[in-house]
Amino acid sequence: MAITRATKTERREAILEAAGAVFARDGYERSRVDEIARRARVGKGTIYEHFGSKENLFCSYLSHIVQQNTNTLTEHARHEDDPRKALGDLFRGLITSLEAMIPLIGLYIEAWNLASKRKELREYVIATFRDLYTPFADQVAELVREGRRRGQFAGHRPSDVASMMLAIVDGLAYQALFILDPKDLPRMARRAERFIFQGLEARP
Amino acid sequence: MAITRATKTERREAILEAAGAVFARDGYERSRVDEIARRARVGKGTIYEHFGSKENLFCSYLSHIVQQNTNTLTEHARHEDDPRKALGDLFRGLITSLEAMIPLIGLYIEAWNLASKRKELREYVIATFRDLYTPFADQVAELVREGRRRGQFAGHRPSDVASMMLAIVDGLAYQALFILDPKDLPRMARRAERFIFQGLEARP
Amino acid sequence: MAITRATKTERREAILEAAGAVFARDGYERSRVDEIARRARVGKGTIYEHFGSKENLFCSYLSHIVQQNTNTLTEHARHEDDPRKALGDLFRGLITSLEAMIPLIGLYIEAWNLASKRKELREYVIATFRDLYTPFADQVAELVREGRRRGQFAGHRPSDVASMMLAIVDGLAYQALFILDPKDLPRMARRAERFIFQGLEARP
Amino acid sequence: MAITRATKTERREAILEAAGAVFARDGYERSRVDEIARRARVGKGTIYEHFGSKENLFCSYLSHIVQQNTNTLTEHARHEDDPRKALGDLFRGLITSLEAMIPLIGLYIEAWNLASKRKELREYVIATFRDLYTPFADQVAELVREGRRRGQFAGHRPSDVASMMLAIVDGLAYQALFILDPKDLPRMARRAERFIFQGLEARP
DNA sequence: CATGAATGAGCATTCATTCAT
DNA sequence: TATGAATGAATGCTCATTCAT
Repeated sequence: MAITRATKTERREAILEAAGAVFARDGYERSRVDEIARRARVGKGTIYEHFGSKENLFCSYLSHIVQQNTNTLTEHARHEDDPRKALGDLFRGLITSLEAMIPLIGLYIEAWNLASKRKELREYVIATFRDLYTPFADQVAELVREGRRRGQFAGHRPSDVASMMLAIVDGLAYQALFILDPKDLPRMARRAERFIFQGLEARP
Repeated sequence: MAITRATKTERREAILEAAGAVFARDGYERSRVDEIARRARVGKGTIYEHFGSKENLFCSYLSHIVQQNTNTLTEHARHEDDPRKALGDLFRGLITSLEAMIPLIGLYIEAWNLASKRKELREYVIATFRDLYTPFADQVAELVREGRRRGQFAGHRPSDVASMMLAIVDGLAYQALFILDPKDLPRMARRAERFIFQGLEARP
Repeated sequence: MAITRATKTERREAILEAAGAVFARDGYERSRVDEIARRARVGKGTIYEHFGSKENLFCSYLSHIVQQNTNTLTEHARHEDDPRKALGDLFRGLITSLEAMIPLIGLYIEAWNLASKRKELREYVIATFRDLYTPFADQVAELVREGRRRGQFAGHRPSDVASMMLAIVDGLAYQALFILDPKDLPRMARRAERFIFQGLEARP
Repeated sequence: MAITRATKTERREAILEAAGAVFARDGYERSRVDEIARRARVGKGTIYEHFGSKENLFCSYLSHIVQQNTNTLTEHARHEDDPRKALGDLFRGLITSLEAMIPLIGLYIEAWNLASKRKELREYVIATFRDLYTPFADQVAELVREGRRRGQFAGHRPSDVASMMLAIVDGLAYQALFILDPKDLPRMARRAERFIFQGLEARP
């Protein structure tokens, strides 16, 4: 029984993992349920047993990676007391996970495309993204507020700082997808960090 | 004859316009050649006469908008002598065209997905993007260099500044797609501009 | 053990009953083994344990209802001595059970369709129908023969009378399925009975 | 152009004919669109071009045969002045077309099964059947009325006579499907005719 | 040249059946 | 013996592409 339950979860995981590989490589539309099944070493029916439809599998996968991402994003700043340093850690953490995020950028967009066609998905996808963004934005806002209290940062609206940080990281990820040479990424990241903090410390 | 040739060009334009509307709304995969033909008020065969395949139509459409975009991007700074102000105009121009760019973000990603499946498209899409990015980056670099000469800007690598500006704009467009309230966009844009210039003017 | 065996029979009955409800409502092809199992409150595997296949379950169900039908049909005339009256009872009994027969009409046809695709079922289905028809026809024939002996009926071939009676009842059931208003059924039945006996009593 | 239009109609006809053969042999559910296409010597897509769905093809086919049947049923009595004889012709015509009707019996039932699952089909199928039945019933009713005026028939309700005639024919068709030896059909038909007219001429 | 009916490869999904527990 | 998760063959339908007119 215990074995069965473990196997069931394992199967679910295997499917999600295979789905992730295929979705990330081919995009939602070009991905084939057949191939996901083959990669997960399960029958095609098993996918439908667990997820009901390709669309639903995609959504489950989205939630899955969003959860992973969220955990990754917010844990970087956990162990630092100085807000300046904590924010730096957070940003560098963001940059570190950037490489892993690159293929996801396309998936988020695909999710959005899909959502705009199917009303019933719209709410779900929006909520998922908000779940990804909000904890990160909250954490940044808290650090900025603390930094201002300590006189480290000038008076920028904390939510704007969060937006800007994320915009820069997303923008770099987007550039990395197309034109940026991967080996230039670390330098760009350091430069971006300096940009951010110069902006933060200057009077707005 | 002259009329026929004009008609031919007009037909091509009509198809590209229809393709743009449909591709931008539905994405490449979900778009139907049938619908593009209907919108362009031509027969389906005519599209194949002009473009050979759906894929090729998409590429032609990409080149088309990239050309339009390039023109738009670079003309904003044309009439200003002061590099500081010219760069400001350029950035605000970028932001102004941001709303129009939002649906294209997804298309660029789709183009990239497509390119990663079809080797023969890869070079083409990369070149197209480079064509979009390079003139803009060159212009920014030139302005930064001129600004440094005049002592307005600190010593940032000009190409990095271009990257950063584009990253911020792309990142905001990306956020606008998902989470940013459209009415917050102008404020974010002003904030972004200040960030950029504070960074530019500070010692790197 | 005794309990187990009773349970086994009970399970069989429960499955047949559930199968009957689903087959009668949806037809053979549209019926799902899953739903039959759920209705019978047994696992899907149990159905295969007991009946081996969906097809076989259907056949078993057919035999089941044919047996029930046969009993119903022939018992109506049991307790009447006068052949004229006995035949009337029989016919009215037929009509009474007509409402219950209506959904079965479709199933008989489905059975026939099935039989024409699978050679190995053909004999079985034919035999089953013969088993349904023959006892009834025999009983009618016997009553007609007795009636002629007593001078009540003119010289129709007894088997033809049985055919005609069944044809009328089947035909009415068929009409009831599609076009006949159910509330017209009793009047039609009385009319049919008079038709039958006028025919029976007239010289052929 | 004229040729094209002819070809288009011909294709439609070919598909309907093939559909008829397959539906009549296998029933709706077991019929494969693939096979219908192969038989009609058209591509599968052509069927969807013309009929939109398998379900719709089935409905179109139903209308088609109902129309044919209607024409067949009512034309038998056209050229006879004496109501008694006209009714006889009509009945014999019915019997003559009975052999052709036998496979259709199953299809009507399938149509009904289908209709009871899909609300949007229900009205359509009911209307179709009414269209088949009504002209025939009207004609019989008219002949019965005329016959009563001439004193040939006793006072049966004309619509009941139509019901009874059709019930007998349907019932025989149904029996022919399962148990009646086809070579007994003509004798049964003559017997049925005599039954009908004895009933008609007798006081109800 | 333009057209749009015809095509059929390709795909998501279903469901009878199996078999490990 | 009973179960129900896993399976994959089978099927309806789509849509890019072709080609006769």
